[in-house]
Amino acid sequence: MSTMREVALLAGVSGKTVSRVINGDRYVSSQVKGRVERAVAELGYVPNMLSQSFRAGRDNAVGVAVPDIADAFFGSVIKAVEQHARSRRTAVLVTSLGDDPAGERSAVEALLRRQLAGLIIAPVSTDQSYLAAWQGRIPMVFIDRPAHRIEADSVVEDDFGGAAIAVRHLTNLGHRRIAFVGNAAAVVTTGRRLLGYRAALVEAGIAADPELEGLYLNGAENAVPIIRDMLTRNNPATAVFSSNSQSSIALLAELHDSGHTDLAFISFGDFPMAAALRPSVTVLDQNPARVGETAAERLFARVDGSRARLKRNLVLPVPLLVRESSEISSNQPEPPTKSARTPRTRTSTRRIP
Amino acid sequence: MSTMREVALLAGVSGKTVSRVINGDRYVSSQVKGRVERAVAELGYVPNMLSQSFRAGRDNAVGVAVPDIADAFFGSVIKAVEQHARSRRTAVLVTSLGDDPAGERSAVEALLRRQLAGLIIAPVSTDQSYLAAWQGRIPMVFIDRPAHRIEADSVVEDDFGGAAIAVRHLTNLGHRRIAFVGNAAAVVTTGRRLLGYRAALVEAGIAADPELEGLYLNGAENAVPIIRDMLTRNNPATAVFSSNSQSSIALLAELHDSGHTDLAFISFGDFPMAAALRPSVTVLDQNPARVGETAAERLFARVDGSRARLKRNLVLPVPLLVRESSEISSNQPEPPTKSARTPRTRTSTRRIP
DNA sequence: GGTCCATATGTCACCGATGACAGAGGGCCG
DNA sequence: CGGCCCTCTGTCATCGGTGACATATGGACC
Repeated sequence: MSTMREVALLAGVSGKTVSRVINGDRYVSSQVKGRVERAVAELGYVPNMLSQSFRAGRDNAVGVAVPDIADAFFGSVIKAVEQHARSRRTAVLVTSLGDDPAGERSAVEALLRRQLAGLIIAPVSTDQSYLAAWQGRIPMVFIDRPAHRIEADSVVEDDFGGAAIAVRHLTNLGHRRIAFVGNAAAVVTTGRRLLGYRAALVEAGIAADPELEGLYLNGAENAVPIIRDMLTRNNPATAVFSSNSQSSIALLAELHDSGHTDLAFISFGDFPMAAALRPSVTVLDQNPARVGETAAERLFARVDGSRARLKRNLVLPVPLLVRESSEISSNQPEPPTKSARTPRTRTSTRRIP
Repeated sequence: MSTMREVALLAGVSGKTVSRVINGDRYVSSQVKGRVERAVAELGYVPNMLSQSFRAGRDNAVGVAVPDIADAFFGSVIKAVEQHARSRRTAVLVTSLGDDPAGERSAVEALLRRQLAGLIIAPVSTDQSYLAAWQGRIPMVFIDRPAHRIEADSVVEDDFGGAAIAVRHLTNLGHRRIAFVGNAAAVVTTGRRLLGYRAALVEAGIAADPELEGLYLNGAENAVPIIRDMLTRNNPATAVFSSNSQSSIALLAELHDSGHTDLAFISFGDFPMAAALRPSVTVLDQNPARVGETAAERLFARVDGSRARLKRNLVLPVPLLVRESSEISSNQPEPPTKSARTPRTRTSTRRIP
């Protein structure tokens, strides 16, 4: 591939002049400009971004590190970040952290070595102190989960508040046996949601029952035995609060399979078929695109050296989309056939708040 | 952040020697090695990958360009590629192409300028001739859709064969009014699936009916009016073949909402709730992770300069996962209540082939 | 006519790591 | 003992583009 100097040679000018033409410098005669442009076209010259970045000392790219790229939530986050980045001619590097806290550091440092302009990270470990050394040099924004053991910008959803709204909604309908199912690995978010769940129970004067708090490890398929167990006990749950959409999908498959559509159900996080299931599923509407946009905005503000005093930690509200699955009261469980047989009016959704 | 020369100064050696230590060169006395390592630790020195890449003339990174990062299919592809790449200490740059063919070129060229080691692309336009100039310099693998107007490696699913299997399955059950619904924008894949659909009809001695071929534009939500229209006509469809999972999700939401669960249904592409719906949804099991792995393997083989004569175009089979939704025969439509009321045995799935 | 400034182009060094090559010291072998 | 190879370290140039600075030309203005 051709270099700037080759173009210069062909156009009979210096390399610097070619550089000027490429970068639209004012002080180039139209004659020379024409010659250079012809040479560029003839050689199919394309500037080498690597050398530009090298000279500049920084790569015009941002890193995005998330637990799982294929997860719908993070996929949407990445998409939003990428769109914002593109408008700034900034590239996006992605990396999966997996669920192993031990792998986080090396994966993230592999990104940082590249002299990125910024980093967006949804951490999986509970210690990001290793990032302290990089903080002065490259802006970072934490998403979904805040930073641990360092101070950093973050954009998270209102896990506690959202969970509380959902559970409150259930207690208002008379439910007193409400199960919590969540992933023990995603400690931070699950933990905060669990606290919100408990708080709403306390509010309603209900004693928390450890037997109703189901935490599973690894894949969401492991939520299934938990719910089976909970339903075969005496004094079973009448409502389920699922802490993430992965587990919701697994749980609902099981519940539908076993004919347990009489259970009230709320999912933290929307998912594709939520509105199409019978009964349609009430969800807390996490808005991953909003998370991504917000994080990108904040990140680029920092990249641009905005000295504005920015609020460090943004908490996005998580509205409850009330569909059918939560409207099942505890007293008179709707017979499963009813909702399925009646071709109801189109699914209606109430939004709270 | 410190440079190699600073480390060298502190350790009292030349920069080159530091380089040797960093890269594990054999010919360094253990004494010097110790001094350098101490200096590295003291300064927290981290090699500047930008200058390494610049010097090497190539960035140890691959680009992945897909229509939509947030799409579950491409999300899984990216994840698979990223995992493969990570084992080679290679970074992954992602970019969304959207559905606008006009934007493809600039988005892809923005990646290529970065002296990537390789490119994986699911194109949205029907002319990739602009890539010809890059082909000699950087290996490329096309996924999901083959390259147009240039010769390049590709990894695609068996669109034609898969569609034919699905439709054959329906005709075997007696269906003669089978609708096709697909996205007109994803011309290539949809087109091949449409051909497979037609071929299977011909095979069964059924004349293709243009009124049953529903192509929508843009978002999958636009598939909904099409199906509504098809079902309100006289001589309506008794079965639906949905050409992608996005449209399947939209269509099933509509069908369930309007009580049309008596329609036979097959989706090209699995999706999270497919097995949980009643009736559970028969799908053609595209395997995005496999696509990603295969593409990554091929790409890195090329990156490593493998001169092995590799088959240019890989076609991955797409098995049919027969669940319930396709088993509805055309003659005696199962009453919608039955499947919903009976708490059946756990969902069984047959796999073809 | 001299000063000043805008225009237009070139020269050179530099970003940080590393390949090519040089050279010093020491051991081994014929 | 001379030649040779192995070990160890250093010097220098280089990758490609660009910032700092120099230079040259031609009005405009006093």
